[in-house]
Amino acid sequence: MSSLHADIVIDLKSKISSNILPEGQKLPSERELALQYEVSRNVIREAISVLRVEGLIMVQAGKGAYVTKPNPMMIAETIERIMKNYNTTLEDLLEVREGLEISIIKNVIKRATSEDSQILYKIYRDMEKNRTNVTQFAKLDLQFHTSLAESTKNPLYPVLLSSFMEMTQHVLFEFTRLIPESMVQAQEHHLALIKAIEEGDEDLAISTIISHMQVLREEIKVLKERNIIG
Amino acid sequence: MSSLHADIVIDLKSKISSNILPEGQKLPSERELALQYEVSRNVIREAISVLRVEGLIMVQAGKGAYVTKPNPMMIAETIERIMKNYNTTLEDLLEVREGLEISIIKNVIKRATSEDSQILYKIYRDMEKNRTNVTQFAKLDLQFHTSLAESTKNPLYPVLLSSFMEMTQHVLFEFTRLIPESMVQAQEHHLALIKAIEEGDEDLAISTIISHMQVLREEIKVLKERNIIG
DNA sequence: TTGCAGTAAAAAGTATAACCATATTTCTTT
DNA sequence: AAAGAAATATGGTTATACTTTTTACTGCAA
Repeated sequence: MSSLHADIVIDLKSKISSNILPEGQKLPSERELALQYEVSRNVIREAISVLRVEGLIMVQAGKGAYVTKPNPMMIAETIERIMKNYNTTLEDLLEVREGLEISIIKNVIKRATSEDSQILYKIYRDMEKNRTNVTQFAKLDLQFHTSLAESTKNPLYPVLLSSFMEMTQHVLFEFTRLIPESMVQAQEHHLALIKAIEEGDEDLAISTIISHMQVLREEIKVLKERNIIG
Repeated sequence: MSSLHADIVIDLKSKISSNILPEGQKLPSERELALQYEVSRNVIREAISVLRVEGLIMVQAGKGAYVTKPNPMMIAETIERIMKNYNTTLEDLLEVREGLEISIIKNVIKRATSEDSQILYKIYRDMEKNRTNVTQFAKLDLQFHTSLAESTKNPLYPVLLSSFMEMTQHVLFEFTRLIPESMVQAQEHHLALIKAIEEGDEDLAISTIISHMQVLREEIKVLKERNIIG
């Protein structure tokens, strides 16, 4: 026994995934949909509410509802919700990220092109220029690792990695603000990574990323000791 | 400018995570909540609708809404939604799973106890008994890998791995139904894995899991060639 | 006392209608 | 032609009534 709004959600989803309602397309108004499906506007509103939470549509008051690409960050939100109920620590999260990064590096070495290297070098240089701007530095760090993930040519890696990083971005931010010198070591790691990848030296690249994660682990420890993060 | 139901969602979420509304607790009725928050029932319904989609509560018509643990499978659903929009293939998914499995094995070898081994052996034996029941075999395979993930003592691993496996379960199921002999090799891998872990032989365990994934990769290829899966 | 049927109460699900706030469009005025 | 004002469309909210499902109670019969 399914409810009316659930049926409508299913129908709209199928219309979205079959491109009858392509990305960017405006949905009919709530009143219009109510007529089409022969239900009350209430039911339509609940269906739209569900689709919005799932990130499939975006609603603007006074304008309408539009089909959107679901944002990768929804994964981070979902994982965070679940983590709360499974006694998960930041260290657990970082452990999984480390595995992910290693897996990424292996595949980057298999598939990266010289253009990928150029992109990484560019981000590296941008970070050099931003050693005084903590916010910008953290942002570029996310970009660096995401670009690395993109070099695998497996679209799942950037999606997952950015989600994981999102959950620990405040650590990087707080620590860099506390000890700006930490940026130097991070940059050394980044440069070593690019070079190791260019040379196809998997072992070196992996040991570098492990060191990089180890630093983050210590940063978490320090911030916890000083009660800056929970 | 936030809407009313969004505010209520935030408030209810905080009450859930702070255990003012513990798991299993029945929420006040919609009318009751409408009175408490001084809004209409519609607004409450939309808020409840959101919480339900996020897996924080469960609603039963005629009974009420109850606080529930968010189910790990929500991650699979979220990832699946996003995959659809990023041209992700089953092979991409499997590649990420392989990295996850390797990461799991490394940590299992660090932390597994003899009880963990016993559990794995038990599932292995159950699978031996179920060589004729494809459904049961697939179910136990999921259990085996999830138990392996649990042996890491990092709660994130079983959550993520079961999500990933969930998305490829139909592959295992269809292929085993097509070629039941494939169960023999899978079991060989499982046994080899347990033994390698017991002996702390990381390299052997990892190469075994890679072979295990390689088989799955070939199964996907065959099923795609025969148009059994997309 | 036990067991069952019927009924009433409670709660979620659905339907209408009306009103508000905002964004877009159209039309008038300059 | 540009600026401004009015009309229109849309989502957000409120209120009320009716429906369906579940649960609890009550009273009768074995």
